[in-house]
Amino acid sequence: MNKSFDFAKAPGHLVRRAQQIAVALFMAELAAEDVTPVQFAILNAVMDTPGIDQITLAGRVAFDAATSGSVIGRLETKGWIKREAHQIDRRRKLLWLTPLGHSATLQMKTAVERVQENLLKPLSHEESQQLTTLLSKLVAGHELNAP
Amino acid sequence: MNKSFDFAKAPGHLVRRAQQIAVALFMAELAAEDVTPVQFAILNAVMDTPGIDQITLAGRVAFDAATSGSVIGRLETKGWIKREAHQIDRRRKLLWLTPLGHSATLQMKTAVERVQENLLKPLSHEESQQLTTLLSKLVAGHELNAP
DNA sequence: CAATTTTCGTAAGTATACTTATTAAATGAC
DNA sequence: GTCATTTAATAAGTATACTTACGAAAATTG
Repeated sequence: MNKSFDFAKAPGHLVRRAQQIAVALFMAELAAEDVTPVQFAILNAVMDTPGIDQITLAGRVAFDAATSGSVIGRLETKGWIKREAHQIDRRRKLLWLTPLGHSATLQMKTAVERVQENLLKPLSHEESQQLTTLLSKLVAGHELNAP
Repeated sequence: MNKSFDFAKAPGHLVRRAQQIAVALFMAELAAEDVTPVQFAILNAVMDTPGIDQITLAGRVAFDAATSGSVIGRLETKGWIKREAHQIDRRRKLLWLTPLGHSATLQMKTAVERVQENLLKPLSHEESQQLTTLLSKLVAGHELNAP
């Protein structure tokens, strides 16, 4: 036997499944808000750093400029985010939450924390901390090699 | 402080980053083969179970029928997979590797194993096993609730 | 066995996520 | 100070990944 690669036990597959589950939990918990995990990540980052530019933000939430640009476009359409050109460097677009976006993001926060808890529900408290530590170490290790 | 949700430490974010890294490593390692992680998962499953139908396969690699259908379509275009209607149940399409697909998949296997090793490289052997165990438990725990 | 329901696959639409190319604007070299 | 390079953002193209809707075929039920 063992003719084929045992995908079910491969870390790559497990990570994909875990991500899939995390997104599903998120969408279920925040169905009322009509927001995606990535959109929330951006809203959260802009709330944390008002006036952040798109490139810095893309690095913060870890995806490429093209993707973040289109996501931000959708958030702008929803009226949650405002884009303004930087006064001096006119290439840059700076981002702010609108009042609507601000209150919407605040509402989401509690639900997102609930999602994180639900995701880890199959694990004990100790196991949850272990997993978080191991994932952090894994991600950090790769970020050094390819920043 | 703590005005915004600490996304960097949230398991949901870590899982997304880990998946992102896994895909990037895969694409780099298998650039020559022109194949994606999901495409390999399907090729692997079909090699494991020749004549599998699309729905069963979708469950095996864990994504919905619509996605698997389009991925299989691309694999068919590449000449790696053959689709044939089931003799009795004509709704079903059964899948086989072509000779070309078979040899291509065999070639990929070694590279994919290398990807799994690279992904875990920031962790010790013991930590790697811990992570795999924890992810398996997490995924299995959620699969029970939503099969 | 006819009518309803279920199941398999596809199609259409939205949202990531990446690559490469392009435009516009700033920076550096000289 | 002009030219080349770099950088910010967008555009275009490919590939997941999901939802809902639909057609065709099977299974169930009365």
